[in-house]
Amino acid sequence: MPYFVFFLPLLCKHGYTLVNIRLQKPESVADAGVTFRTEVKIKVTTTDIAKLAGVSQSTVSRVLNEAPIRISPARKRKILALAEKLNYTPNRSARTLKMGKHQVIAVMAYDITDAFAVECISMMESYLAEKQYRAEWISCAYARRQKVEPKRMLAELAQSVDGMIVIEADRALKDADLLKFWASTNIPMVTVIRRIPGDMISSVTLDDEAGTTRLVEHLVELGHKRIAFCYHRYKFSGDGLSCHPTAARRHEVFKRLIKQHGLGEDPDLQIAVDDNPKDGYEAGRMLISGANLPTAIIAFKDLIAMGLIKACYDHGINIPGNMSIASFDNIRIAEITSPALTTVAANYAEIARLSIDELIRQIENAAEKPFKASHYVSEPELIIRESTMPRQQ
Amino acid sequence: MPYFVFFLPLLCKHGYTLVNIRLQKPESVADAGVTFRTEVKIKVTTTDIAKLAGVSQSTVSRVLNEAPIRISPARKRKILALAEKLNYTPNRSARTLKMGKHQVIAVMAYDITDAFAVECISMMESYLAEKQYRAEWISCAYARRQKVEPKRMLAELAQSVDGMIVIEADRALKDADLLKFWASTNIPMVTVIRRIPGDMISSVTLDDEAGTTRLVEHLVELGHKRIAFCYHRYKFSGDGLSCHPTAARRHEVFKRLIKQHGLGEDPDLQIAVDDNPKDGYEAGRMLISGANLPTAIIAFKDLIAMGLIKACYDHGINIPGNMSIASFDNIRIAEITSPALTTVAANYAEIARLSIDELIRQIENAAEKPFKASHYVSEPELIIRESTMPRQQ
DNA sequence: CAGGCGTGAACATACGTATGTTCAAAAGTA
DNA sequence: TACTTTTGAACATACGTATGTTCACGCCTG
Repeated sequence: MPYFVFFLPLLCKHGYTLVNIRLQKPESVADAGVTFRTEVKIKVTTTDIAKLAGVSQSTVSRVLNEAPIRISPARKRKILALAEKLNYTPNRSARTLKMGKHQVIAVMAYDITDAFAVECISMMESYLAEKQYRAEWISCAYARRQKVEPKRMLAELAQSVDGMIVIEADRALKDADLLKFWASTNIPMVTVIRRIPGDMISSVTLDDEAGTTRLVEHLVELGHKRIAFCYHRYKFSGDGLSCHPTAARRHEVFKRLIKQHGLGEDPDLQIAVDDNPKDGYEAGRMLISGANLPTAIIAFKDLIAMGLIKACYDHGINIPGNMSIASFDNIRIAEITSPALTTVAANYAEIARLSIDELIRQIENAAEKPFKASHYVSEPELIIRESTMPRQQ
Repeated sequence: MPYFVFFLPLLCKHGYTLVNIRLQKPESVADAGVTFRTEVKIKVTTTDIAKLAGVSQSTVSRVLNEAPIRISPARKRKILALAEKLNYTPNRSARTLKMGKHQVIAVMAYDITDAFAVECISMMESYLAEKQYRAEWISCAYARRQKVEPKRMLAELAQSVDGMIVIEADRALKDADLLKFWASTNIPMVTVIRRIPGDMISSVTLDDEAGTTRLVEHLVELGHKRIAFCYHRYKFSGDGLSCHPTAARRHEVFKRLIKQHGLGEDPDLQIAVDDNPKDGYEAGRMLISGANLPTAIIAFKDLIAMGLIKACYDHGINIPGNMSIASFDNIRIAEITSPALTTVAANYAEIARLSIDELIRQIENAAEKPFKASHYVSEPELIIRESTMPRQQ
């Protein structure tokens, strides 16, 4: 049970002294109040192992890395047993310094606690572990709030990761030119959701055209004629309003389809909202109190749809009876809202797989020239749940 | 605009050659298809700066670290200007290796994409940035799935972070003894939500006694007599079922209070559920279809409450008219469910502040002996929204 | 038995940084 | 002028790892 006894010979040999250690007799072990924090340091190095095994540090390193050099089996066994017993783990900094490779990637998002980002992160995390990489999750919003210059932030990142995945790139950094600059320094990079103009940066995007089309056609097939659209805007302090590019794209497709289907385009049914939980609710209230009540609403994201549902609920409008609501994303709670959301599901697993595979390809073929960006498009899937139904007469 | 020209003199001097660079005349810059990824490496070192400035590396290092050694103002200016121009950033690995300090902490949770963990992370992220630390967010669930031994995982962590915060510690690692062992190696550590028996590890916990009491008393004051309780269980493969300790604690308090208030304890109204979105829904269906319909339900966490709401919604039970529902956590969507949730809010900002302050204290007073664990308790706040109301006759 | 060869392991070095030590030149003092 | 003190900066080293180079030893072969 007290594993640390394994370390004692080594540590004493290195001049450590033990202070403040109390042991108890077996019968009183159950006493929960016992304190036995020691002053032991447990960072075992290859040099430690070498000394204990009576060999040189390089031999230990070669054994542990299975270098293609013959080592006598006896020593090999001895060294491996020692490493196992001492619970040796290589010092990451030293290895990184020597190898010039971190085995870490940065995943940058505007806010890593945003529901969409969380779904991406959830999938990326497990896939990265499979690929023997670790991740550093970074919110740009906080960096900005801390007054860290994006350029400086990227420079620091370049020193501590092998590459980066940028979710909602432009929103994250505001300045696409900055990303281009960094791409030109050959730091492996993949943008997710957004594709930077030009062909310098690989991307994984959603097929917004297809997703929006499926959603609109679903509602049209259900007989809806007055369909509202809640999209997303965001602003940077002092920079005025900018439209969220993904929202803008979906909005464009929406307007085109509405026209194609011969449904009159009504500007009152198209509302831009900010990005906090309450905003969908406000938008819902505006739509409900308007002169021209829609029979269906498409929200740019599930969280906004939740706000819309709440607004309808509060005003006694039954969903889906009197109002159909649908949205994009399929975050994990979309199936337990009341009613469950009809939504265009992003394929998070695919997004994670594509972006990480592409990034690792760039990292491992760093010598490849000229660089060739790859662009992947993930097909969304319309998941019909309970929040949409045929228009009631 | 092409910032990288700044690097050219340095890089050429170091033997880099430029390949594959195309420049265009100003009038055609708008052409989006231009590729100009270069083969330039931008990792500027103190040695690079030293060579350019014609001084030694140590001088550069001293200037940049404002070492208490006099350097002639002219050189100082020159070096600082150069560092600024080349966008110098220290190599983290080298610095870490030399200093033995990472300026990074690990935040470990069972699943970092769980809503509760996300709220903690959200607050911790900004607070850590303020304190000049970076974070490594780690899900144990994935590590376990990857068949990484917890002991090994902790050993690796010890090599790459200065300390760790463990959210829902026991669930995260299954083995509290392991945490004790690591504490005995003097790796700074703070557990959040759960306190490990004994006095070896500092903790930040919620006052479950107070939170549960406020919730039950709120419902009792509203006239409810049949109050159900949905708590949480979890299992590890092969290890059988273990009750979630926080859930167990709240459950105990609940049972005691029910008795104190003279309400008969009905085992049918106490249901253990698993931890996925659908489980609250199933629990709700069971309660509704039972012989003894409750008039109020307390859920162990908001996500389960959402499932309960959905079950009621599907069965035509009006909330809060015919059924009051309340829970714990106050995750960010609790205010936009329909109806908005009455919930015992954890003070995430306080949890983040307390745990990080304590951890940094440990890190920076590493020499302090004997070690003294500190325990903080954060007071939850009952937030009354729309999901609870007086019992209807 | 001498020379060559294969084997196993030590020795040496580099990565980029921070910092203790040394040292030369300038400035001050007797 | 000869000595000491101050100043400014170079020199040297260490952190832990990975890996190229050297080297000693034992074995085989002619």
